[in-house]
Amino acid sequence: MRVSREKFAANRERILDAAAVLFRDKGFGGVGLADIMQTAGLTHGGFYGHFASKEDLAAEASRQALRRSERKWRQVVDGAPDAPLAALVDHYLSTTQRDRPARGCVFPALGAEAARQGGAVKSAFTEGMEELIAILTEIAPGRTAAVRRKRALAMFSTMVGAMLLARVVDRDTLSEEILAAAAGDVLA
Amino acid sequence: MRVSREKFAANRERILDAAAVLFRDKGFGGVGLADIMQTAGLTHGGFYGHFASKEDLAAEASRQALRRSERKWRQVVDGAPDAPLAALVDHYLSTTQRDRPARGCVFPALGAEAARQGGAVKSAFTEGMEELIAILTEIAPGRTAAVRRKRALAMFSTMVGAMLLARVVDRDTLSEEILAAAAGDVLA
DNA sequence: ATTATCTATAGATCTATAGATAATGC
DNA sequence: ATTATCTATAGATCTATAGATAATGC
Repeated sequence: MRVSREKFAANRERILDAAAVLFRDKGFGGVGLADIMQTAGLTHGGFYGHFASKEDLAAEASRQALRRSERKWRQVVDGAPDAPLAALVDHYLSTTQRDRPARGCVFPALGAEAARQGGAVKSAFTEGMEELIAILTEIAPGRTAAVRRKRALAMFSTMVGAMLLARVVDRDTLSEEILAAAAGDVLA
Repeated sequence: MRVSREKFAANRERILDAAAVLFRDKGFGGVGLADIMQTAGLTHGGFYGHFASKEDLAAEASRQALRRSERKWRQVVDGAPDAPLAALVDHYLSTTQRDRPARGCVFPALGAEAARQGGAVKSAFTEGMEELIAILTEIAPGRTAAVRRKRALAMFSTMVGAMLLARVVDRDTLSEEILAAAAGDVLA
């Protein structure tokens, strides 16, 4: 059944969105293409009209999620001109983010698995990370750009690690303790 | 072919060791039981004489890897009485660790996937983390135990996040920049 | 503990077709 | 407006793999 050019492009976006959500929720290996296509409102068979392989989709969906994160970060930073770093850290290290990985940052959710994927996925993560680091470098404390970038890399490491740990731990008080300690450390 | 009690126990250890290595290398979902059993020098079918399910193995192998990490940490810390924190951070945030995930810390390698597993796996990670945090709390700077623990949680977040990011990035200079920035930050 | 087997699932491929797009004709 | 062509999708199917179970043997 053929669909219009516009519908085709819209379908591709729906597949990407469904994949970006499901991958973050269950991991790249934890979801099947049939699941993703069904979530997108299509059938399994149509997949290969849009993407060459599951790994191809993984790379594109990662790019999509990273673009969204970057946009969100800019929005949060621009919304708090007097304390952009505090706003961003509070946003990132919140229990809301912790409890909704499907909508959150790909690094704590998929970073380890991405490191085991092929070049296209790793490249998407690398480029996406540089964009986020660029934003952090702008708002990090420090006199020189080099100092701020170094600080940005350390801060991002702390944020990603804290979110990962806050999610794996099975005791809520400990989980919140991690988020608070990390936020306090980054903003110190 | 029946084996002695000692051989049975030794086989179990071999399965655990193989699993601990392969899981960290390829993820829980990325390895099959047949692979693990073959690496342990046994056949697929024998698996269920030792463990109730793959998830059961995942929990036990995680505990095993965490015990090993704890022992290694104590060893590194005890080996540098004058600068235990620097020794531990240098050990953890090294390119050697980065390039050998199969032998390294389970948190950057399996944390995200562990967060999606059942209770036994999450519990293993939680208890293992508390042990590592206890060590870090001993050697963290700070006057009170509460301050040191908070510092320990933030430091561990930074270390875990940095290792994850250093592994996913596909440019070596950036990867080492991350490790250096994180180490500098933790030891500052 | 080995070997064989079962069952389910997943990525990928194939075929037919609905329906959009392009070419043709009035 | 008609006709021809093209193609995205549905649905079926293929092949490989994986977790799990059963039968066998020492």
